[in-house]
Amino acid sequence: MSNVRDIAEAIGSPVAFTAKVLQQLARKGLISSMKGAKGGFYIEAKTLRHLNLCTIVNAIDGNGITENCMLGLRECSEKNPCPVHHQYKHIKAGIIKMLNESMVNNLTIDVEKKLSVLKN
Amino acid sequence: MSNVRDIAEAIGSPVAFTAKVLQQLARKGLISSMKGAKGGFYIEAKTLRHLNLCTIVNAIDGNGITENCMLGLRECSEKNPCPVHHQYKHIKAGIIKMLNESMVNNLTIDVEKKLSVLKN
DNA sequence: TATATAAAGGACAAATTCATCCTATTTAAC
DNA sequence: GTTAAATAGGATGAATTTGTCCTTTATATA
Ligand code: FES
Ligand code: FES
Repeated sequence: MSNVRDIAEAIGSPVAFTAKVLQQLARKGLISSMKGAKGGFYIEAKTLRHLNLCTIVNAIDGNGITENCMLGLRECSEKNPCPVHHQYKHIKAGIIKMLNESMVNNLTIDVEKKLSVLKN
Repeated sequence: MSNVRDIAEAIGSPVAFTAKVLQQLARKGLISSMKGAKGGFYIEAKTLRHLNLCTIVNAIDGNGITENCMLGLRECSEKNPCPVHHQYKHIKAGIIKMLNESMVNNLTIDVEKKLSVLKN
C-alpha cells in the first residue's frame, strides 16, 4: 500500500497528475485504492499476476496504438492500406506482442534489483 | 509541380495546415518550392532518389522517435534503463530501420498503381 | 467521537499541438 | 507594366494534453 506522494516521488511525476492517473487505473479495476488514514493504492495479488502493459496502456490511452494508421488515415486496414501499412504492421504487431508479454510483476523484479529505474 | 490546394486535397488535410508542413520541408531542403503563377511544390529528382521517411520525420518532429524513452524518462540509455528498455529497443530499432528503408520514390509506386491510398 | 490522513472528483490553468487568416513577396502571362 | 496566382511568414485562435487546486468523502487511530 503506497500513497500518491510516495508513488509520485518514486517516478518523478507531479503529485496531482499522478493522482489522476492512479484514479483512472483504479476506476478500471487495474489497481485498488483505500481512502483514509493508512490508505493508498495497491494491486490485488490476483490482479497483479495477470496485469500486463497492454491492459494499462489501453486503460489510459485507449486502443489507439493497436488501431491507428501510422500516417493518420481515419482507418488502418489491409483493404485500403496507406503507403507504409505493410511495413508498419510488423512493427505494430511487435509493439502489441511486447505490451502483452510485459507482465508488471516481472518488470518489478529488475526495479527491485536496481537493474532498471523508474526515474532519472 | 503541385500547389498546396491540390496536395491538401490529395491527402485530405486542411489547406493552411498542409502549407505550413510543406514550408517546413522546403526550409529543410527536402522539397523545393516556387512562388508565383504556375508555382508550387516539387521534389528535385536528385533529392527524391535519396529521400526516405526517416529524413522527413526528423525534419518535422525531430529525433524523438529515435531518442526518447518509451516510459518518458528524461533519457533513454543502456546504462540506466527503464523497465521496458530492453524490450523496447528492438522495436525502436525496427522503426528506425523501417523509416530508413522506406524510400519515398518507392512508396509512390503503389500509390500510382492505386495499391495504397493517401486518404480515406 | 474527534482528529488526522488519504483518495475521489470537479473546476480550473498552463502548455503544446493543431489549424486558420491575413499580408507580403515572387513569378508567369498577357 | 498590370494582373492573377502562388508560396512565405507572422499573428492569432481552437483543441488537446498536461498539470493544479480545492472541496468532499472515507478510514484509522487515539
Ligand atoms: S493504413 Fe496506415 S498503417 Fe495501416
Ligand atoms: S530507458 Fe526507457 S526505453 Fe530506453
